[in-house]
Amino acid sequence: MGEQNTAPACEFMHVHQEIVEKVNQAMPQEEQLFDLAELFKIFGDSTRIRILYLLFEAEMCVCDIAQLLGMTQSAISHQLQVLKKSKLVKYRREGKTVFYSLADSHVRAILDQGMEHVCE
Amino acid sequence: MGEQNTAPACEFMHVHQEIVEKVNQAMPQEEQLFDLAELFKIFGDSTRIRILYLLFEAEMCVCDIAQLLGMTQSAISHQLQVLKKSKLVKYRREGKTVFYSLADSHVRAILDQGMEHVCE
DNA sequence: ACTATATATGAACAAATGCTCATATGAAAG
DNA sequence: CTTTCATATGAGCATTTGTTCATATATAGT
Repeated sequence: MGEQNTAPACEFMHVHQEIVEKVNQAMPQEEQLFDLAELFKIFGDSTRIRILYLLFEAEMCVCDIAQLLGMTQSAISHQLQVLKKSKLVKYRREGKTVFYSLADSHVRAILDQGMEHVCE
Repeated sequence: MGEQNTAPACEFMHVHQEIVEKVNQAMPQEEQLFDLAELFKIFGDSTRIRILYLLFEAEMCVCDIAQLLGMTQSAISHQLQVLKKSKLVKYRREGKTVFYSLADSHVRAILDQGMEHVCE
């Protein structure tokens, strides 16, 4: 759509028109691509990944997570907000304590897929 | 191990010792967690994701990718180096042209898993 | 009301990131 | 050997990111 395409093309496209059409059909919507990148960005930090691995085992309060990971309460709380915003964790208040737990069944599957690549 | 754990712990751990042991057992090695985060960082950018979706359909040269995505040759080349370093794409030289293609069968599975979450 | 405890949050800052621009490299053709 | 075309790459820059520090909010106990 946009006319700001300033890509300095080579003489001719190497890919055939047929491929171009297949690509245009297979390429997801702009918004989906953006959301997908946002999702993977969340997983692209080892602190957040470690939090998720903790929550695989049990729901936990902010303080326990901080202690188990050897990080400050503030750092963990900030990251939990990030995870909350992206709907990967949910929370439950009990008095002064807030317990966090996994909100999405895909989390495990996504991390496992990534691990398969890392461990090969 | 490290003694720089300055986490201001709450009065007592809420999680039971049993859970702590399960966590210590289930938590992957430090290095694996780092590599996993590095991997997801790669997927955490919509330009790279779009490149990968293109390569699902066919191998392509840098210029074709730039043109199809409406971006500069330089930007695409930089991102291809990133993808190459993390072993997600491979390349094949043919004269002046360099054709890139997917190097890893997990790429599709990882993106599909993410899409499942995004599209729910 | 006052205090203590658990968590949340805003500002600040260093580090990482993605693009642009200019230029270098590599290969084919003249 | 010089030119041309496709690609690679380094420097620079604006933006984003993850943490720290200080402080605010929320809840329970006295």
